[in-house]
Amino acid sequence: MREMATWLVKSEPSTYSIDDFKREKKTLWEGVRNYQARNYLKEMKKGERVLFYHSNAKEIGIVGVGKVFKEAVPDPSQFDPESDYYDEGSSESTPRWFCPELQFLHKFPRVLTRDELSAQKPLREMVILQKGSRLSVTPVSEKEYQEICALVGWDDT
DNA sequence: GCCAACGTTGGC
DNA sequence: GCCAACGTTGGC
Repeated sequence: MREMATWLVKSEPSTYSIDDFKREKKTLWEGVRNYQARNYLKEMKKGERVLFYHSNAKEIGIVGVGKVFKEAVPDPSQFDPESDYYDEGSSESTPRWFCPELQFLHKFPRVLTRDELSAQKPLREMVILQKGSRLSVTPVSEKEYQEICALVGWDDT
């Protein structure tokens, strides 16, 4: 068994924000329609940490943290013709898209902005910070996670 | 609003 | 299987 992983999920706050997450406590991470991101979603294990990132926002950056509450199941929105995420090429017998359920843990007291993150040497390799990175789900290394916790004063115990 | 980067589609 | 065209993402 591999070690506990840490992940980062990206969301536009106009679609789903950290405040929505905080209010709902738990959320099914539906609507990811990219194969690499899908594979990461399927790798997520219960209890693993998930950093929450706001993209396309006034303040772009990491805004909080949650954890994997339930491992990935077939994404129900792919079967719903009314949904924006409907995929007519998928079927219940051979689902194409999967989503875990995430649980809210903590909203950071401030946004760890992209500029601030980019200025940190230990975060130089962070996937989300790479130019042109569009993946909405990415792995975060232990070193990166520790650095982020230290930056924002989040005591992960 | 612009546009570079990227993923997907579809003709061949 | 290649690759041009197209649509989308997301930082600026």
